[in-house]
Amino acid sequence: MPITLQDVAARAGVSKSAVSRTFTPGASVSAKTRAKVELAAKELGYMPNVLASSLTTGRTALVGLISNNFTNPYFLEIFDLFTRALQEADLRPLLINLSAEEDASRSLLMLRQYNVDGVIVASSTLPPDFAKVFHDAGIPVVHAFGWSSDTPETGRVSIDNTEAGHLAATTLIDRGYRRVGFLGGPQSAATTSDRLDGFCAGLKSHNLSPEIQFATAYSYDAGRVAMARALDATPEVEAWFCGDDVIAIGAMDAAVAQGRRIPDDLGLIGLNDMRMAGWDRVGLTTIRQPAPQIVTASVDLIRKGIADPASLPQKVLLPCTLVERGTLRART
Amino acid sequence: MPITLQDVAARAGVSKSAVSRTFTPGASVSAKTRAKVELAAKELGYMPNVLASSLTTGRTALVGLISNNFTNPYFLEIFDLFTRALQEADLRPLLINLSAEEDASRSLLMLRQYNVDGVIVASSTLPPDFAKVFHDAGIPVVHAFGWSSDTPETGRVSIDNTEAGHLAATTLIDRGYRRVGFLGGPQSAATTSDRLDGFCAGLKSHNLSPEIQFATAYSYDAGRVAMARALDATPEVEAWFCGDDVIAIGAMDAAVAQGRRIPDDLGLIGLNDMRMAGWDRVGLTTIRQPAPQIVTASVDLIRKGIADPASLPQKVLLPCTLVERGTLRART
DNA sequence: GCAGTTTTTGCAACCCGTTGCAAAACTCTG
DNA sequence: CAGAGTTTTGCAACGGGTTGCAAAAACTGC
Repeated sequence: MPITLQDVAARAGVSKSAVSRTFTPGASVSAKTRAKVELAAKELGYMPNVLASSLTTGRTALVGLISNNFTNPYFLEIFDLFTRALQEADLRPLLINLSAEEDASRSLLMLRQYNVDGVIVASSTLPPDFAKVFHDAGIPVVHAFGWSSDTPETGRVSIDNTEAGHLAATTLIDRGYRRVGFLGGPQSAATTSDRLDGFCAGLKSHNLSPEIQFATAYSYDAGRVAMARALDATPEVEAWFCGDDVIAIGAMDAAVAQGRRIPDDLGLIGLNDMRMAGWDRVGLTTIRQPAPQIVTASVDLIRKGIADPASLPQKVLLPCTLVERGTLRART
Repeated sequence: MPITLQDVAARAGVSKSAVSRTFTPGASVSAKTRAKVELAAKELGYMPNVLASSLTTGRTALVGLISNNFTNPYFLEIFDLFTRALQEADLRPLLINLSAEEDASRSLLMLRQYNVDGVIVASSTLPPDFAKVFHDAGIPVVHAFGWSSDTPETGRVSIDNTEAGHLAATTLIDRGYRRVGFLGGPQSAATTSDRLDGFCAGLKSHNLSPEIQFATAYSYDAGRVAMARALDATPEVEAWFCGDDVIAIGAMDAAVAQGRRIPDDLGLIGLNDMRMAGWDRVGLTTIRQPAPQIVTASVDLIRKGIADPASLPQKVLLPCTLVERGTLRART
């Protein structure tokens, strides 16, 4: 039923090769035959079959987009950016949801079966083995928004998390907070420990050190229970640096539920600056990740990695900035 | 480099066909050869190339997942459900973001080039032509969560929007509201007009009729500006039925910004029951769509459609329920 | 142990393109 | 206009599988 190369060739009165070449950028075809072919193709509504061509070219233009952050609204923004950037680069995202742990390996196998040209991992909480599987198969991998720990030689794009932690520390100190806490995301993520390191370093120069807590996931609920626990354990802490906005919002609600007023009784600063952080009823002071730039850089890296696998082991760190809203008290 | 059928056949001392058959469910292979092949395959780490086989079978197990709702946090939940359900059904989602209008046709063409087995449209605001393109190409299409208007013969799964509107109306009346409004999503969506119809019908039996406003998108901002406008235009309205939770939250903030207290001065009821609606600082009374069921039914329908295209023109309507929180005044 | 069935197997053609190679068709010179 | 150089073209093989068909092997029952 569908029109093939053959059909077009027959109609245009040329060989299959001629048709193939007209649709291959940079191939040698005379203007005359090209015109004939294009006419015939248009008349027939021909459209080359990417999958068939992938057999010989080894390229599918498919990119695996792996994540397990489906409870963090920030990631809808991320998916929005990624899908657009990939489309822009003529790559197609094959979305893999690794939230359900069990079928992880199955999904990864699957990606290999589809001959994806590359893989983008958009999550800081996925085990490094994932990246390894692809890396070993010669498929370029880019980690965006953080990675697990010492992942193998992949591309990596994120903010400078140490710096982000440092910025949080100086901001809190600047606001006169002295007893402060760190409420991180899942402990396994390298992002979390980098942020903590920077945070501690920033405090240390003032001879301070933070209370430390971790949420079990990047979600409202996880933030809420973690903060409830933290408020019981260390009620004297005056301000918390939360490793993620959605965790911060959960934390904020936990505090309010215990009768604390924000920012009067308790300060909070998040990280990401998801759109929701700017909603009236949230108004979260936070540290902004330049998501569009991170995404652009990631797609760039994956493109380069596809073109030349040797180019890949590369790291891009981008700066982050403070966004002031209403969850820290004013400078005194 | 990668292991092929050939390699396995050679190692197992059988023909290519034998190997192919071992990996084809329902093909005729003796237990003995199967064992030999499986052993060889395991030793070599063989994995069939789906793309190559798709050439002859015409099946790719790829499903286009089309949406343009990347500003509505509800859709992160939807994507979560869809990716999992599709993975469960051994189908792979090729995610298409149609937010940027310009490249719509390009993306659709692309999906056809990839020989997707089916297409799921998860949006109520996409023009019907989209579905038509695939339908004409013989690719099964399922609309989930609403459709544009009289789309061609596709599968359709959603709540009964008329009933939802009706439920909103009776709920508001039950709470003693008499001057009520409808703040719908984009006017073009059939879901919006169905909800409005049901809403009006419900009011009519009490001789009431609503003020009517539309937001330009399913987003916080759109809800906020629409409600700001509405409050100026018709300040006397006591309660609004919003066509979507995120619109409702935007609306709520607009009202609060004008000094209205909720629910004392103004009632609001949303639709969807996204997770966020249950957050402390939101606490939105809303009508729940059974998202998991809608997704399950959609995937089911697409599977049937793939197996037998004739089965498709089908409609599944699911019931919705009221979820009470804090944005409507108590029954008087 | 033999004829008749049923199951298993391999061959070869096919799916839809791409590409190396050599022949054919052009261009350009002198 | 012959000869050299350049471009364009078609042939045929190939990529990694699937599948119809006929031959081979394995069962049946007597």
